[in-house]
Amino acid sequence: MLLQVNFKTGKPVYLQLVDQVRYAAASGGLRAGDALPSVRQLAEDLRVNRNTIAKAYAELESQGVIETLPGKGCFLKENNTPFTKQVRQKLLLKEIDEAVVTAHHLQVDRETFLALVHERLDYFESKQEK
Amino acid sequence: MLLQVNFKTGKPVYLQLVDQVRYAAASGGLRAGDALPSVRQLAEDLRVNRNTIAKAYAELESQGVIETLPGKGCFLKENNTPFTKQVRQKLLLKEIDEAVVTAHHLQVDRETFLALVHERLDYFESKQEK
DNA sequence: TTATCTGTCCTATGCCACTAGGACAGTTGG
DNA sequence: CCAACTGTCCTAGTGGCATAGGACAGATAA
Repeated sequence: MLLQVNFKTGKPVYLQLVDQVRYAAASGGLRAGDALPSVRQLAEDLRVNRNTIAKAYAELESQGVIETLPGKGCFLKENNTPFTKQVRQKLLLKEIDEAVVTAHHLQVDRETFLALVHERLDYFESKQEK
Repeated sequence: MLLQVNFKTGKPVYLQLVDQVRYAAASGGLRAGDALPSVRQLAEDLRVNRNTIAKAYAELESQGVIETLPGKGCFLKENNTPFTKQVRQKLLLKEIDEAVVTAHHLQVDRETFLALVHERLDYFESKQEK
C-alpha cells in the first residue's frame, strides 16, 4: 500500500488520497479489514498536515469505503453499498458518459474504446483474484 | 442547445458549461460551425457574470472544442484532436479506470457494466447520425 | 495509573478559484 | 461615422478550501 501525493497537479491532496485508496481497494491492494496508515504517521511520511489526512479518511468513511474505530484506527470496510440497484447504475452512468464524451473528442473509435474497457476490466479482475 | 446551471452542486459554473458543451458536441446537439450563444446573452439568460461565460469559452477553446473569432463570436470547431494516438489512449484510460473503480465500489458486475457501456455508445452514435 | 498510541475538534491563517463590473478593441450594419 | 454587437483585459472582492498546530477523548499495554 503505497500512497503518494503530487503538489504540482493542483488537485487537492486529500482527494488524491481518496482516489488512491479507492483504487487500491478496487484492485486488491487493500482488502476488507486491512488497517490504513495512522493519521499522524501518514501525515509525517507525506509531509502534510494531520488534518489533510483526517479529511481524506473522513471523506472515505462518508463514502462507505472505510470504517474508523475511535482510538484504534481506520480499516477498509467490507464492500457493500447502501444504494439501490437503480441509484448505483445512475451514478455509474455519469462516469461512463464522461468517458464516452471524452472518447468522442479524442476521436477514439468504438472498437478501440471497447477494447480498452475490456483490458481494464480484465486487469482489475486479475488483481482482485490474487 | 439548452444550457443550464445548478448553483447547489458546488461545481464551478464555468465547468458545468464546459461539460454541457462537450456533451452537446458529442451527442450531435451542436455541429461544426454552429455558433454558441454570445457571452453577454448567455450570461443574462443564466443570471451569471459575463466573465463566467467567457471563462467557460476560453477553457473550451484551449481544449480545441470551439474557436473564437474576435468581434464575431464563438463557433464549434471541426473535431480533430492535436494528440497522438498514444496520448489520446492514455487520457482516455484515466477516465475508464475511474468508471471501473466506481463500478467496483458500487458492486456493479462486469456484465452489467459492459451492457451500460454498449447502451451509451449506441445512444451517442444514434444521436450523432441524425 | 501512566505513557503512548488512535482519531477528532477547535480556531487561525493564507491562498486561490470564482465571481463581479468597468473599460477597451474588433466587427458589422445603418 | 455611429451605434450595437462581438470577445477580452484589468482590478477588486469574497468565500471556501487547504493548511497549521494546540487540546481533547477513547484504546491499549506496561
